[in-house]
Amino acid sequence: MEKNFDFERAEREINARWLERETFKANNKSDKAPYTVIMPPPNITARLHIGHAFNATIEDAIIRFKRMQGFEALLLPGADHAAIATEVKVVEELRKQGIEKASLTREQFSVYIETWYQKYLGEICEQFKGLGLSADWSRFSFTMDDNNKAHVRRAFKKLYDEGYIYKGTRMVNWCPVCETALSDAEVEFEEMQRSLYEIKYGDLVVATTRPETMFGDTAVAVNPSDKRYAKLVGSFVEIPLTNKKIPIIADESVDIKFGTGALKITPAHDHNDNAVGIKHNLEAVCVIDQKGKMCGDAPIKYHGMTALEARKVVVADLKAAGLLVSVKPHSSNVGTCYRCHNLVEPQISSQWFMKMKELAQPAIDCLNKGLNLYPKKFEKIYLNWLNNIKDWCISRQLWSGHKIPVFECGECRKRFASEFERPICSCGGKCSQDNDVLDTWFSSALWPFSTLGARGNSDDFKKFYPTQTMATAYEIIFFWVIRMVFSGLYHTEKLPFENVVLHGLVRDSKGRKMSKSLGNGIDPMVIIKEFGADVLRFSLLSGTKLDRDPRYSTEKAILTRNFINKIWNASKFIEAYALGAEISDLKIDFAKLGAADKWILTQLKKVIKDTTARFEKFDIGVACDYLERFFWGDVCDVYLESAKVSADKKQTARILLFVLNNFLRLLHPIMPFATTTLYKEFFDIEDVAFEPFPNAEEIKGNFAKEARLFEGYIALIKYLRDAKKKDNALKTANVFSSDLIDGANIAIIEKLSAVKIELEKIAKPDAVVSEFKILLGVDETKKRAEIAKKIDELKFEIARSEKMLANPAFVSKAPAALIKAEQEKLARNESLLKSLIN
RNA sequence: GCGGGUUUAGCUCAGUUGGGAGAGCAUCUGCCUUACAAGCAGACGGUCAUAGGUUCGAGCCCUAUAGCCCGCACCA
Repeated sequence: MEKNFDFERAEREINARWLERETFKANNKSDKAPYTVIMPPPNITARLHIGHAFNATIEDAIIRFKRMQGFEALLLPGADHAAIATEVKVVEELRKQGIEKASLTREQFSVYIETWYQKYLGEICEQFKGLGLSADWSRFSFTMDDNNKAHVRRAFKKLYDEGYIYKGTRMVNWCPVCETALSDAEVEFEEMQRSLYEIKYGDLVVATTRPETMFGDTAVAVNPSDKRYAKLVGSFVEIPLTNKKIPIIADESVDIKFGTGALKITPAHDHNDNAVGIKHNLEAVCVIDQKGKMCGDAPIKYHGMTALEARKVVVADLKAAGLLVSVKPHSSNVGTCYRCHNLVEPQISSQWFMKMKELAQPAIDCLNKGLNLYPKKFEKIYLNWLNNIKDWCISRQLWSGHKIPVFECGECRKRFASEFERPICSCGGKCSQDNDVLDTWFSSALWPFSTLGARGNSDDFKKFYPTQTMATAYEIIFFWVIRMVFSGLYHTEKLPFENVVLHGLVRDSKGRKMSKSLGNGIDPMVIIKEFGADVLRFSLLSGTKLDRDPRYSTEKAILTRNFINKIWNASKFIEAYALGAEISDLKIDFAKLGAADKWILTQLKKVIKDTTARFEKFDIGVACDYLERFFWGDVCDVYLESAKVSADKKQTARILLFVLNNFLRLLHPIMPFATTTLYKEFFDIEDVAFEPFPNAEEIKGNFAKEARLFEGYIALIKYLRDAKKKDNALKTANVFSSDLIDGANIAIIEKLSAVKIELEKIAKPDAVVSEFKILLGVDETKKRAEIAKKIDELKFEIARSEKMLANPAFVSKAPAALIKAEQEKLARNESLLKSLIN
């Protein structure tokens, strides 16, 4: 073996082989039970960031684990066209080149979009491959490929024909910069400091943060029980700076205590006002256009100004006219566009909607009846959203994305949805297609089955659908997870997956989100280049539970690099050891095991059980910690050292190989490259990926007693090491309790503690460790003090045990095993105490 | 306002059905002991946020309070 693990070469060679031989191509004709994980398609707006690497690592670990458990495993990769996000990026990019979107035709713009797709599709695949994913690249899917387009049209048509999709004119969230409607989920609220203006409307004073919208006012509302204004209800006031008269109305939604208690109603530009307007049959007067500029009934002088610009001028004009009563600072949450982060402007607009109430119900009903969320804490969030669901605005006024497949016949004017790209009307007339595109999440919602091809009838669909597990960051539970659930149920009549793993967001070492503006982001590719993919994978997963946001820093990568180095060096030792003992098989003679052997096998059984349990719960981070502690602490620090003085090196060599073999298989889902390299080196099997995951049941025998005895040795070793450190002259320790120690174990204790052990029949001890009385030859005073201390400890312990056992409530209620353990402990301590006092 | 999460060693975090608090890092002290100084060994370090309650027994269960985080709603 080489001096160090050459991760660069291992990754290059192994990856090349995997890709060339399509090692992880899933077989839809296989007899094995399927296990399918469809990867969340990253937006092709940029290169992958550490969050993608985290997500992909979790999924690859899951799918490798399941593959080793004997499933026909499919990890299906893909990418999302991300209509609005990509369009924002491309517009930005074009602007840098001096090209405005408005100067292009839709066709010209599509060319730029297409170029963008091709560039990033390639990059994203390369990055994923660099992570060592055991993905099936032959099934790579892109939301804008022909297959997905066909799925989208067909799904739309079904929903349209069955009345779940309709067109309506109503108030929507409008982004004046992206110039498109947004769904409720796409609005992010930010707390902002604004001003609350109090403005005279005739005899009334209204409070508003948006004075520029007053030209769109069609009423002033007061609370019906507000005595201050009761007699004014029904009368009219003039909108300031104009002579337009609007009525004073009474509406319960007005908060008496807020502002002046009088609320101006602008049905065209505010969600609440819109609702009031509909209730009172008020006209909606538009004064802000789709670019966010003043228009319509606003006085001409303001036309063309943005709303914010107009606000300043309007306020100045009000002040000049003596109509501005006061300006108070006011903080409030305002909606912003989740893509461009500009203020959202509510607008009345004609859009396509999906009727949600009925579709949502099955998604509510299936929770914990087929659908499991990990961790469970997201169940309430999931249900809360579904129970309060509103119709989904699915149309976007963009040029990139799936065009809405609704067509209108030029002859007979019939309007219909079609699953064909260019349908012809039943009357034979030529049709024109709706100009809008779909919300990018419409196609994402179909992802678990659209990726499996052929619109639901392929062999892939039959074999791999429904899928088993979907892992994604919890932040897109509304955008995506819920929509996949109800879409899957509606379109395929099956849940698209059994398990949803909602993992956290990767943060920096201080717990902050990684962001460009903070400059605290870590590029996964930089970590791979410097430390290797195994290091990135392990360090991303380790040290955190599933339901927490993981923290990442280069320090973690360094620690993991050290761990791999440790594994490599221990392997070198084992190789040399086995060679020296002329052993290459794993045929352990279970009839001839020493205490150390039984102990390490017990530890191995435990780590197999614990690791498997964590994998099954998708809690892989904790499994990483178990594996590291087992290998570094148990195997290297203890067993490897004891092996150096083993009395039966052939047997020990077999155990070392056996432990390494199991450990490599346990670790493989997390560190594919190092484990593949070592497994090939030691066991001549090319891909540990297809070896069975270890099973604790296969290690026969119960070694609990000897294992516990060995723990006593370890305690003794620790004590001697400490004693030696305090007194460097210490060379020999006399140990009583000779019936507990045989020659082979003495060698281990001597080797590990660097203290010579003499067995004594009757020791006059000066210290007691575990069950071992020892004589280190310290002076009488110190000896008496130590023993007196130990006697006190034992008396305390005994008193405690006696008290517990004398407690009838404890004896009657505590589990039997616990009582027995307590009794044994008491007996042990009593006998030890007796021997010390005599 | 409603709901959820979280609070354990200086830091990052484990702690599986309640049965004497753990790891790694950091700090300090020894070591090049022939797999590994990217290492080995040892030590130091915790009123498990606070206050009650249930229990024979609480880090774990219940109630309240506080800090931090998140979601939803309101937001004139």
